[in-house]
Amino acid sequence: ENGKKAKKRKQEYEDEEEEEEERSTDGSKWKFLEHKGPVLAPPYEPLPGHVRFFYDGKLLRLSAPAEEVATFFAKMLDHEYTTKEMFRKNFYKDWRKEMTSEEKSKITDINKCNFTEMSEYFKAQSEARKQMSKDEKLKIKEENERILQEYGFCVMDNHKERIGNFRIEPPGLFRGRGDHPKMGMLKRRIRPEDIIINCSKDSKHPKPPQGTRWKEVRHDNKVTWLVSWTENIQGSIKYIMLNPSSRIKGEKDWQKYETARRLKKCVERLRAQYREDWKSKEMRVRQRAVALYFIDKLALRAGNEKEEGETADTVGCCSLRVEHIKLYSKMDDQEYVVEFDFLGKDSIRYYNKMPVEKRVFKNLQLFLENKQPEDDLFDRLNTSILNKHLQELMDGLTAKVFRTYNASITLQQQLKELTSPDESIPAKILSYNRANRAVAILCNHQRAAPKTFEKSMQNLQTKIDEKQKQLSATRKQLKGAKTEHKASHDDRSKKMVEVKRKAVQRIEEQLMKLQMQATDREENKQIALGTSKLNYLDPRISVAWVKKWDVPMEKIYNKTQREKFAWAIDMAEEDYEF
DNA sequence: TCCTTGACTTGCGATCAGAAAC
DNA sequence: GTTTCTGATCGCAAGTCAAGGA
Repeated sequence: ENGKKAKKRKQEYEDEEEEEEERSTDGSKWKFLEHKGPVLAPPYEPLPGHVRFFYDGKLLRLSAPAEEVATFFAKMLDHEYTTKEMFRKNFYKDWRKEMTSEEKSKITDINKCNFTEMSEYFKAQSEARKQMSKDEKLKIKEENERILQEYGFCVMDNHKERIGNFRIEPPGLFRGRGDHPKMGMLKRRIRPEDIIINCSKDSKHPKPPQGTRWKEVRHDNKVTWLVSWTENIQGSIKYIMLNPSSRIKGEKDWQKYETARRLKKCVERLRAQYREDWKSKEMRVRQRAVALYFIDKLALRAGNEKEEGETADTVGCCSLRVEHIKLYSKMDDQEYVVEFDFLGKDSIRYYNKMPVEKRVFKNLQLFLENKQPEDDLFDRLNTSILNKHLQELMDGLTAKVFRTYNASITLQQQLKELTSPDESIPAKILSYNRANRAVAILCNHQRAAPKTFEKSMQNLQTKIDEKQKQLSATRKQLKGAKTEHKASHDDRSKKMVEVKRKAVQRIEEQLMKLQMQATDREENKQIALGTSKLNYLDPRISVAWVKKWDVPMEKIYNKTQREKFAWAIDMAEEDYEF
């Protein structure tokens, strides 16, 4: 019965797709698109006169442009960033460009600049904001809501859709991740003249602010963005696009998982293939095969080349260098161990030791021959070569599909393995989180341990201890009630026993729930679950699991997540198989 | 074939707002 | 009512990958 219903629902969903399918055949993403344009960053408000800047101990009044950039620095004064040489150097260089010639001649050493009054002023401001009355806070909230209603939605074809980021990024200082050569540089203010609007011809076009004009208004329905501008740090393009709950994002997401499911069907064939290729006469084929093995087995990212000096030095699979791996023919009781140690996306460290097959090991030794530490491990390979190869093996296959596939299949397996039918709901949720955690570990999704981790752990432990005490007290009472009932055999005492029995049971449940929470939190100290949940795990697996075990959906997905995964919640029944 | 550009996804930390504790 | 804590949301940087031009 359920299966039938699911099929019917799925069919309906697909029918609906088909109705609007015509758009995708020619690559067009929409027919009609209307929106109000972006919300620009608020103009700069000069500091009040009493907030002073000192240079070399002497008061110096800055021109508005120089002052604005100085406030960006002042706002970050408490951050470690501002102590870094590179950050200070880049900031100072860009700041000078905003100074008048007089300022330039006076200010010659950033170390003689004193931003503390500015910094104190901003701290006081944010303190004051916290202290605002309820009414004032409400007013701000209402104003935000109004802006959201006006600018936060667009009409795409026949649907009103939520826009993801409708505010233009305000000017400020660029903060890269890791050891970024451009940290501290000035991110300039984006004006209407920098902005390209994309909407349909027959829509009401967004109006630029009085006295300004857009850089361009175009009508390109081959793309999904509404607004774009070029950012000045890397020269890359930034976009305003729709919210993940939108039809256009949801469909794309669905497609992504369908591609991963197609990989599931042929992954064994591909594995056999790359194992075969380890023996190839051609170096490029061997390298490709070993790289693919890493991508499959360790869920490494593809690893595009990056322009040196433009970004932090990070790598993925294809861009691994000799210095990033170490080979041990024997380590402890294992043979042929490869040790990985490199900075990946966002300069997050990837550290792992993995025993590999002898053939892989021998290949790696070969790849390392006569190379310097800074040489590429896979010198005959790049992401473009790899992806072209993958495309030949399966339509739509690229390196990142392996991450999606391995993440989703791992979740499904782990859920099967960890969920026991008769455990309580909190225990089931712990199992779910553990399955999710296995994936996060596979994908190396880390986080800095929360600053308040130790404290919050202690708080939880205190609660557990209290609950423990409460439990033994209540147990004692139960025992007492039983004794009394044995003596008196009356109805009142019988009732009392029942009441106490229930109380014990309730407290036991509460205690267990707390203990589950503590375990979960402890295990999750340095692991970030969000990224995999949002980007790698086929939501239908979770939906099916929730339905199978009668776990409330909101224990697994919060409101935004339910919105994003609406398509899956609608589509999957408890028998869904990834 | 190489290099650049453009569009889109993925990723972390910061900040915010509401719930819980006091 | 006020303060503290926590999960949700935001902000925006940093990846992937395809296409187009040299």
